Amino acid sequence: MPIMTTKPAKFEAISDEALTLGQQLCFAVYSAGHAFNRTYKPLLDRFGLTYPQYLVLLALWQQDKMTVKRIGEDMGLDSGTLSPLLKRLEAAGYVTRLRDRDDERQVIVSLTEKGRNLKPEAFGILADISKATGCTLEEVRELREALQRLTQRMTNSQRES
Amino acid sequence: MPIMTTKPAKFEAISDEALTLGQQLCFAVYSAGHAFNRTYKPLLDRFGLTYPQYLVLLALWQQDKMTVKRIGEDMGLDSGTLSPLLKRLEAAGYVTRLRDRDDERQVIVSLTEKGRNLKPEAFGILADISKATGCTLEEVRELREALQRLTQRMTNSQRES
DNA sequence: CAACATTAAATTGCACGCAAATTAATTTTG
DNA sequence: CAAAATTAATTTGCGTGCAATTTAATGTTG
Repeated sequence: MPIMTTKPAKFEAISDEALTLGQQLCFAVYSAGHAFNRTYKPLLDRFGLTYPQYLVLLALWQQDKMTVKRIGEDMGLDSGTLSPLLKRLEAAGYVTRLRDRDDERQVIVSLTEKGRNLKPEAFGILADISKATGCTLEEVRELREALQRLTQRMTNSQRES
Repeated sequence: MPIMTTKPAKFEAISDEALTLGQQLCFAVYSAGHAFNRTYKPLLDRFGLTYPQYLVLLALWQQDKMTVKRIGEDMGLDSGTLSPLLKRLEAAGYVTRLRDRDDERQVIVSLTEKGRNLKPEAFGILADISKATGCTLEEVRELREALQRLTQRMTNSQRES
């Protein structure tokens, strides 16, 4: 008879418990991400924007005229994701994409008048989201910082291997 | 001259600050989700599994022989996402999909021997992920519960509107 | 019991997200 | 300075995720 079958039942139970969806931090993050997406969708639909497109605009409102690479660094996305997304943002009239005259490899993404004019609306969206999350400013800050630390540690351990 | 231009500069600054990517809880969740995906990928590649496929297996290890609808409720996904994903899990030999004899509308998803045999490996994956997150069990519990509350509140406010 | 409504999956169309390959421009270096 | 290496962006292919439609089976109701 194998030794493993003699281990206490409690150990079995704890191990199994650790493998449930409800116990997984990754699944909690996964679900919260979908919940944000679903909450943003109706708020962004009237602007013809998707949630990731809105995040790109947030980045551009903070710092206009960035290269695709720089936006990718800020958002943790590669050009394979950003190139088509930015084309759609351009087609929708929110940004322009122009090759850098000094380095034709780079594309400079700039807000249009329409893109800049959207920024004031974003405060209203932010208010709606805040209401939906039901978090205090302090709760938001703590949770956000904990997630940023988590992301940082995972990204670091990724780079190490 | 419009009244708005007379508001103190500090108010401008605070408002603008609130709209940066780094201040957004939604972006912290978005980034953490991507970080988890990137951390899981190399661990799951050798099993030919994607991260969402692995989450479905987690659900099935917890409760075998579920309908597509039930899996969707557990994971917050609809059949449009699950149907093709489950077909790929079946093609990979981890699950079977069989129509319920008592209600032919339903499809019962069951683990195969191969699917069940993968469960012990999952403890190793879990250990690798835990190491990458660098969180104590207590930190994981707190962060997970905070995210679950957040998701619950957003889902509720979604249903209300 | 037959028309109607409801339900469960599957399908279709579109937008990410990422890996890998490609293209074009710039930099390095022999 | 010309060949090689590097870099930035695009493109391609695949797997989600979701809305909307379709199909088939079950329930409901007049």
